[in-house]
Amino acid sequence: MTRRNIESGQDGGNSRISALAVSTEQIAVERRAFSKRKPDRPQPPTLWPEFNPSKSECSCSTCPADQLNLCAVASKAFASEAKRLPAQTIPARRTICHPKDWSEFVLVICDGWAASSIMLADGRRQILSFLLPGDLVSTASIFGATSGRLVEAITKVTYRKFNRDVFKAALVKDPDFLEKVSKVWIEEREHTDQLAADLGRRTADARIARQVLYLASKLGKRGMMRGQTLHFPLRHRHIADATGLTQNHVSKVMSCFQKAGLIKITNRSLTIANEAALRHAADWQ
Amino acid sequence: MTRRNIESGQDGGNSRISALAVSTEQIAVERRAFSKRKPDRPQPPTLWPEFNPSKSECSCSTCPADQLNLCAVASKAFASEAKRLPAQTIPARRTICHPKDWSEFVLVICDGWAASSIMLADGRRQILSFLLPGDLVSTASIFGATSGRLVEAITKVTYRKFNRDVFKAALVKDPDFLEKVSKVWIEEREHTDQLAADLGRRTADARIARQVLYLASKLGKRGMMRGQTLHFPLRHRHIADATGLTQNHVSKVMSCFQKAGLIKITNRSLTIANEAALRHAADWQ
DNA sequence: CGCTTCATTGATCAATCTCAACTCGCGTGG
DNA sequence: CCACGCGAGTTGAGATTGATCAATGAAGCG
Repeated sequence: MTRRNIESGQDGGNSRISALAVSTEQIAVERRAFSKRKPDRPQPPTLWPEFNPSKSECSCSTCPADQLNLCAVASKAFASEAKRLPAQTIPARRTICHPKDWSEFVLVICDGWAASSIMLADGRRQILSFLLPGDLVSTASIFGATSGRLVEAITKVTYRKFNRDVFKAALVKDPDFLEKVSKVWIEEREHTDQLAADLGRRTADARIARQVLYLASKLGKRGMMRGQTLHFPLRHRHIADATGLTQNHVSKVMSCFQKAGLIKITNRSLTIANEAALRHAADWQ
Repeated sequence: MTRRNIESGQDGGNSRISALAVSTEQIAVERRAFSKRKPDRPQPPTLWPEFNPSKSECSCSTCPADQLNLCAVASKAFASEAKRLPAQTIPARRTICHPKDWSEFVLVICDGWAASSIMLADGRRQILSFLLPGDLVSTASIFGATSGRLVEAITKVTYRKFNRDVFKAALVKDPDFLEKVSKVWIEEREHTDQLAADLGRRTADARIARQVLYLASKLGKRGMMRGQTLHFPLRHRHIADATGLTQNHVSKVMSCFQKAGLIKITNRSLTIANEAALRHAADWQ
């Protein structure tokens, strides 16, 4: 099949591609529609009121990512310059940053979930990471490069802006700050490496199980776990795009995981019910 | 099938895993065997004598990666310190750097091809990038972190060592150097991002075609292309590990590409015969 | 309240893997 | 000099994972 396509010079997988192109167009339409909406429309109540910013201006002292010290170190470095800008909030599903965006700001997530992804020309996409409070939206933006990634809010997202030039100057002036940023950078790279290994060499089940465990671990570091339970705003579509699978298959595997008692999902909340079995399915070292 | 495995708590794909475990063991055995051989056993003659170092100490002035300026900038930064260490050469198939290695050196490839990969516990592996002259062996090593990657020589490899602390100090002292290194870092990250998109969202044919185009482009920047022809020391195994496929499937796709006239492979040398068609197969933007 | 998106499920299909057998070239050791 | 073993590449048959397609109901959102 694919062989024939090459010889004939026609592209393969047309049905798949055109189907996905349609869905992209739908997304674009939807995004346009969104821009006409009231931007600060209230979110429905969730089980996790303490993680919803009570005000658009969130305070770093209550930031669950404070322990990561990025904001803290940045704030220290920025204190004398008074260049830290007020936090901003955007509703779910909005684009935070376009692949070709060049910005003079460095963005840090204060609250909410976002997805950082690569879009293919035909509308398929690969989510490279889910951004949580304390995460840099684009590490490349520190050096003024475009990230090449599309960053979209999954929930309502609050983020803080830092002036890029000041950020960069602080990097040169303050070795501690350089150290901290490089550590963030290395962690990000290690995650992308693991992702590549997952996508290239692991089964659908393992990829999904690992994604759940990645998230639990990341949330745990931010004190955003309640025992084995976490707020889980992801749609199957997000998991599919993060694991290189289809929505359908994600649904099948997830419901299988639930039936097998590995996880429990109710009302946007996920509980790891049998961690050992989940780690086993995840092929976790 | 996979469903059943989860419920029973047994791991799936046993046959695959054990098969690969065996092959890993063979590799290990082979490596041990290698360590008993004369380390500088002469390589068979190739079509590309100018890329074989005539001496173990290669000169940066003839380095095909000189244009990348990393070595040049590094050498400038290091000149006064006299901390640049002599180049070293190791034979093909040797390990250059272990995943957990912590080294006080930063390594730069001067000559030859290497593969930077992640090993899974069961022996499967994912190659994240092929390292060519001018490439840093591990960008993480600049900050003293372990890379988590296994780097192996594909051909005979010559590399240069820089003292890590001096390298790092130069980074803080010299903004140009920081700029250059950050650019390398961003390029590496962009490549890994693309790789993830390839592995997650593209067909086998596109992945292989893209790998060929990546390599051609990378070699082109180093002046290592002869028109549309490049020295191609990769085994099918390497391509399989880089594209998340099996050797068998790589063989099928590659011979199909050759029959379709997209590429020509003879005697460790690859020619892009129909670039337009190859780009098309690669789903290249 | 109506529309859209999301989730579920089953049937079928196809890309890719697995397994196996065979060839070829090379290096090694007898 | 030759036999042998090994790694690499090729090829085909069959198995399997995960995609595709389709239909339905539930939930989210305006």
